[in-house]
Amino acid sequence: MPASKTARERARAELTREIKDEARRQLAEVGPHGLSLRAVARELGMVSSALYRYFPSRDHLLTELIIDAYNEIGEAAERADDPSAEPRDRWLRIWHGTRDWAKRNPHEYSLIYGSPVPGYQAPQDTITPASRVAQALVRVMEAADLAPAMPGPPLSGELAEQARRVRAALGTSLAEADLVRLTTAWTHLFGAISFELFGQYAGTADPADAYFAYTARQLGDLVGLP
Amino acid sequence: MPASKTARERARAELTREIKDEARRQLAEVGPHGLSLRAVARELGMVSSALYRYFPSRDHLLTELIIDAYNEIGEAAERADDPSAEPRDRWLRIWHGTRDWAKRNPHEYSLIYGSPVPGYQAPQDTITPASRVAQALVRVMEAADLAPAMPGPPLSGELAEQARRVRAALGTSLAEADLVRLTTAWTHLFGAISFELFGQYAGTADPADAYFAYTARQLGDLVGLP
DNA sequence: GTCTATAACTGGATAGAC
DNA sequence: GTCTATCCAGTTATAGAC
Repeated sequence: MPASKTARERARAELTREIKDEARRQLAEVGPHGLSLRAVARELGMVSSALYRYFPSRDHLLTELIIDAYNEIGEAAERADDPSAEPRDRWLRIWHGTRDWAKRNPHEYSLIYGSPVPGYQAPQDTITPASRVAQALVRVMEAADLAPAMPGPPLSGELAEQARRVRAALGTSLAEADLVRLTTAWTHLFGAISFELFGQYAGTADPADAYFAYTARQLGDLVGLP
Repeated sequence: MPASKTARERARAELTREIKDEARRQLAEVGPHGLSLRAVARELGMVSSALYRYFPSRDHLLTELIIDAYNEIGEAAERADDPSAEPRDRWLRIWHGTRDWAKRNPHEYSLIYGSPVPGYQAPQDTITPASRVAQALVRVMEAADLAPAMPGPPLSGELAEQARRVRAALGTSLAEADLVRLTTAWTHLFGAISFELFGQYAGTADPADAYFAYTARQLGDLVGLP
């Protein structure tokens, strides 16, 4: 197989991208539940059956969009990071980079962190890209001289076991207690972004810039960043 | 006007409830976006136009379901609370009571804390019931002898201003810093429940019982409970 | 007065004939 | 591939039953 793609391969790749772009555009209008292969085809001047050469079903198209979204938000977090900076600074950069991507792409964000689409079952392929933001946070914690487990409660057996499984999956050497603290930070990062984007801060922390900056620091303290 | 309701009033109240019950059932199957007035009417043996005597539009029906859900989860939090118990215990009861309701009513939970329904604009009427869980947490903080604002970062001007507005809205006397800490706890409570229900803990903190119990304590520490 | 049913309008998705 | 008939959605106007 030659390294350079044939004309047909290039055409196929291009059309695949066009289909995904159009599907993304529609996501914004009708939501994941309303995403219709036919509508995508119509907009592209194709016939719906032609799309099935590129995506075997609507759910496969959705899965691709989900994986793309996880990768994009993960890349945004990685790009915001600066491995040569101080841990505390890196932490804040990742938090803000993640939030900025979410605010620029609210519908893609809803797709991955909003309510599950009724009738859609996410395949295993989404798990790895879904962990990229968390991995960026882990790298910062690894590089930092973490404060010893704060005055927090001790870990139950089940929790310690889960932490060990996460450690194996992420290939890190962080202590169990640190991985549980990471889970809290990770949960909070997306909890705050979701509350902001989904309108829960209306009347309280809206606009959320100041609160987000505050809580990013707060969670940095919680995980023990110096 | 007599205190006891007329037969017509009773019939109307009952039918209103039946419509909402059926709509709730359908919510579980097709999601908020797929909720159809016609389908509800069909299932009830009525004709769609008849529903307009009870709800002026599909969106009004959705709004009622949203308000009911906020009130139910708020009541669940209030019922779980025990004002005579120790603050720390009350805090945990409220966290678990809220989560238990969410696990028992995942579709109603998604309706209020999931992605916004495309094309639906929530009216102001939802804000007060939406704050009931937060108010339960506030009551515990008021009754407790809170630790002075932890080693956290200082409040920016915008944040302090928002905290004062929240204080006025909730009619509490908590300090600004405490209200910001409450915001973090409130965000985290629903962030963790959403992550659990929406499947984000798959492969990590799943099942989430141990982690939830842990993080509830953790956030109790963060707000300064004794 | 209060409700329900009929019928009709618009708009979109879909299925099948061609 | 295209065209067309059909269906289902939200909504409204109107007529008649209680």
